[in-house]
Amino acid sequence: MESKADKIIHNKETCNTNVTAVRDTLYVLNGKWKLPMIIALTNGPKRFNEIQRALGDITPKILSKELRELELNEFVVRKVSSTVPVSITYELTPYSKSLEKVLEELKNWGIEHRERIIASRRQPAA
Amino acid sequence: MESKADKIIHNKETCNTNVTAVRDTLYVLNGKWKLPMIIALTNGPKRFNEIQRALGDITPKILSKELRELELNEFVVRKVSSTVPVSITYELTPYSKSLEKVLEELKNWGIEHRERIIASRRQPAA
DNA sequence: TATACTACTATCCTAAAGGATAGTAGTATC
DNA sequence: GATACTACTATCCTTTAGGATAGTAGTATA
Repeated sequence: MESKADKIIHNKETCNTNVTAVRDTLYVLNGKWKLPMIIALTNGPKRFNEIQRALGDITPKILSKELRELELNEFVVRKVSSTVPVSITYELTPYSKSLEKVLEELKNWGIEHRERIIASRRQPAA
Repeated sequence: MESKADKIIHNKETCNTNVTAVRDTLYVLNGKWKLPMIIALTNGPKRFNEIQRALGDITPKILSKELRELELNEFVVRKVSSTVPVSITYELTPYSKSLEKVLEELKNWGIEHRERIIASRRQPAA
């Protein structure tokens, strides 16, 4: 019988599993630019310089590196169209859609946290 | 009439709001230790050295710094019990519960991502 | 031929995160 | 009095992230 054990949510193993899974997620989303880039590309495909302009102050070295990492994780594909001259666009993959719920929750929490901070400045705790 | 504009999810302003909110969240959860610490404390209050042991390889300097940051963000309270000698415990606040959905989604995505990677190693893409 | 655009790469540098190691002040135990 | 525990702090060092600046190779335009 494991009916009691089943209810113990936070044994050591579960914790380790949770920590690993959360770290895995943050590992692929980490850094200053990946999420902004993904959000920027939700408008549709963009070229290298367009992304650079959209993000404002990212340098080409960093942009190039981040794009490669997003490609490796299959969030983005690099498409070369054989026009003359070639034009290269980056676009989100269907897999990037799997991040929707994560992004939604991160966004919601961020909004509520900010509101809470502003509220607590107006009326500091006793 | 803004019925059409209402459906445009990804205009520039919305993107900026999303980016800011997501960044706010990652800002308070960032680093190698905060989420593992929060998960470790879901078992109940722990003392300094207990947390250190639970996390395995965190140094006291880092643990101290991270605890201070978690306190500042009101995820953790430091409780001093006036026994002799005093014992100091750290425990999660009710506010830390607001992270539940975020943690859940981060965890779920991490698990699925890992499964996907393992599956793609078994059967590499054509 | 000069200028300018595209999509980058190369080199160097700074700042922040994190870790190793040692030390401190207090209490308690042997 | 020596050792050991608690809850840390202090100092130094390494690693990583990210940025500044310049350059490259190709194409196109004036």
